[in-house]
Amino acid sequence: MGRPDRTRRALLDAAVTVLTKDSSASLAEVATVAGVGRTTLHRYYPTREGLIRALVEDALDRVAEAIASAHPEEGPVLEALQRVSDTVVPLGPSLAFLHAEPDQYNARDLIRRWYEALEPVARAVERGQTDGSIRTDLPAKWIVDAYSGLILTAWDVADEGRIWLHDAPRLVMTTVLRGITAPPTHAPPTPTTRPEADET
Amino acid sequence: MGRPDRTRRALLDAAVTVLTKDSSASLAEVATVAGVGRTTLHRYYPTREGLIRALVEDALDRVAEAIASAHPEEGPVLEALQRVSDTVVPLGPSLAFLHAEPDQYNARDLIRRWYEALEPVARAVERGQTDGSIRTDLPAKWIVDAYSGLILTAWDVADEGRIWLHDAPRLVMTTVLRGITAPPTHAPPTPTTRPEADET
DNA sequence: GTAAAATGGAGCAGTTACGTTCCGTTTTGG
DNA sequence: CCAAAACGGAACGTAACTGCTCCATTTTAC
Repeated sequence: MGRPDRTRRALLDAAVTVLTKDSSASLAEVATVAGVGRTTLHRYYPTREGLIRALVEDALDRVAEAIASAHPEEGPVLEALQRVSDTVVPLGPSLAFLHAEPDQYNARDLIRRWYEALEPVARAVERGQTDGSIRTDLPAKWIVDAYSGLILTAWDVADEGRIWLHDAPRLVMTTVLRGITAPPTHAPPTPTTRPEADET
Repeated sequence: MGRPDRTRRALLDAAVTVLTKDSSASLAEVATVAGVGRTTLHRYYPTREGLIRALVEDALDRVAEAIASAHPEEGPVLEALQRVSDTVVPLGPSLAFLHAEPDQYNARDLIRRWYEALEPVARAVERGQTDGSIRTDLPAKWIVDAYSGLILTAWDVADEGRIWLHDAPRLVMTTVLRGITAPPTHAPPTPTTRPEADET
């Protein structure tokens, strides 16, 4: 990797950081954060729109690659989803950028490609609904949306310092797998809502 | 209410619509969408920052009012949370705006007030953890974040047309209450063979 | 109906960022 | 070590937006 590659990498990293915080930040600020002259930035990405597009490409690549590396098509579905959480949560900034930017440029196309990247997760969920490990009274699409949304929320909350990033994947998985309802104490196999102790 | 009130209302509504879609949209566009001259906009909100502040106030008021009207402090906690979903989901645009804007102006203060508005929900969750209806191995704060995040996600997904807004509260509640794991032993909702759902 | 209030259009100065060019300096690669 | 590549600073024109003023017109309230 020559210098050009490192410069390009620095620019993309700085851009995702800066533009996620303030999507209307100036390119001068991006260049400064990247430790690079504004001239150089323009040499790599002549227009602002070009930079944004490159950023979207890069973020989508990262997400797709992280998901692939978790091999969501292998093993028990619930464990597969756990692996996906572990690898995707750290991508927080790129995720946040993808989520925040949709309406700036060619929204439709971006949304489509986002769901393409999530396609392996969707297949895992459908597999889970087929083999009985995932409930079937929720649409698979919704499950994927809720799951990916929760991952983003978790990173966001960690970024605000309300939880530790280290705990995020576990919290996500507990929440998404079992929900927030307290488990039944023991024997009774009734999965319905348990009777509440009346108050006041 | 006289004309000024309706003009102010139209401006706030247009602003939340336009600025949620593109947070760097021009004030001219906001005025146009509001069906109002740019001069009038400036008469009501002399500076862009003033408009944003008013928008934040308005959105926070709406959220707080919606939560209050659901009376989260009354009755069984899980039902209370259901009521909150029902009233808060339709606030989508205001929610999205609050969620997207945090880093533009006085972020700290905005985040603080956001959680103030959610305080009644936090108390309901804590009440649920006390009376045994909500699991205690998840921090109450995280539950509130996950719950509110899921509401926002649901509105977002509905806005993209992937689910019906009408279904959103139910999907949110099923997901957040019970998670996506299939219930252990019960009447099969689908005629497929179902192996034992492994626990933990 | 009339006076006050509200509105909207036109125009203008100030600011900011973008995109570009030119050129001297630093770094890389052979 | 030297040529080529990469970089950074300065400067400039352009475009867009903001905030503001003036003034004619419409709407409201009494």
